[in-house]
Amino acid sequence: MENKNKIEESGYDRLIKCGIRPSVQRLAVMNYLMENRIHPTVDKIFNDLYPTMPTLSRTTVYNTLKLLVESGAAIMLTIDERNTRFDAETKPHTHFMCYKCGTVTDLNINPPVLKGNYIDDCEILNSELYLYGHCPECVNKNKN
Amino acid sequence: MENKNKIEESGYDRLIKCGIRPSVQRLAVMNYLMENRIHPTVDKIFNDLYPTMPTLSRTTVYNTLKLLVESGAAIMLTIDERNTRFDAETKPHTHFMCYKCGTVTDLNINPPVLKGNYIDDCEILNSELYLYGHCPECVNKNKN
DNA sequence: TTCAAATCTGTAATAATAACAAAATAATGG
DNA sequence: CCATTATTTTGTTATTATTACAGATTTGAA
Repeated sequence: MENKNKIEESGYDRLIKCGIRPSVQRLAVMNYLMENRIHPTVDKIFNDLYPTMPTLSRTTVYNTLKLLVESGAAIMLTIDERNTRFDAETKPHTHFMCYKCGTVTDLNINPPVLKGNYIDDCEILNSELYLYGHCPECVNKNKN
Repeated sequence: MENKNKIEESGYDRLIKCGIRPSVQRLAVMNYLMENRIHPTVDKIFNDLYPTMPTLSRTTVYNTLKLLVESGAAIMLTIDERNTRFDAETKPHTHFMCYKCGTVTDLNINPPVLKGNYIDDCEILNSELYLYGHCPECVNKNKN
């Protein structure tokens, strides 16, 4: 995996490659996801973009994320029961969520790559490996 | 994996083993999950139990499922973005959801067993492998 | 049998997401 | 460059899953 916190490709290039017209709003969301590998929720994205884009609508963030996922420019994670989260890294990798602080991070462990195979006659198009537990920060916090 | 559609243990025994007092409602939900390995949503469980238990409350189903998961008598799946789903099979196994019909099934492929390990200093307590694609029924439906 | 604890129930509140229609913006053809 | 059309964005409203809560019921123990 490359740099943990940033993807070395421009948001513009990613949108074009995925056949998405690069409006200001779409670029903002795409760039946000590529520069902030924190698996943000819709609310996090909206709140972080809003100060510099005061006309931005929450609906646009929803619409844009839906478009990004459908076009393969990002993936949606259901690791968090409460909110859907989004990631600009579309290559298979493993996600972890801390039960205590709720943070979602990437883990350096390869998930099984099953896309394209048939298993029990099911055609596999996508897969996600989700791990849950305690992150280093929360593990240390409880040592006292 | 044993019989695909039923778990060979009584709901009563499972509740006792997990330290849960076996009320009528809890038994009904536990038995339903053990006899119907369909990874049902809360609504599905409620609607299926309601005819034979007309005093049952949806809130009780929510409360009971929460208790079952916390006590280790069942697991919660977040494979489906829209609804949480539940499974009485608590041993690690792989889940599949069909993009077309939404059905969730078990797959005969072993997930990586990582519980108890530390990965990147994260203490792993649980893991889920979710696969997505087209189930045999929906694959065949489109062959025409 | 009585009292306290546990459980269940129904309603009301919350919060995430989707539907929709009007306004704004961008693209196209003359 | 203007007029028309298509696309995108926006804000409001609706929907739906889930949670909070308080009163009613049931259970268990003394």
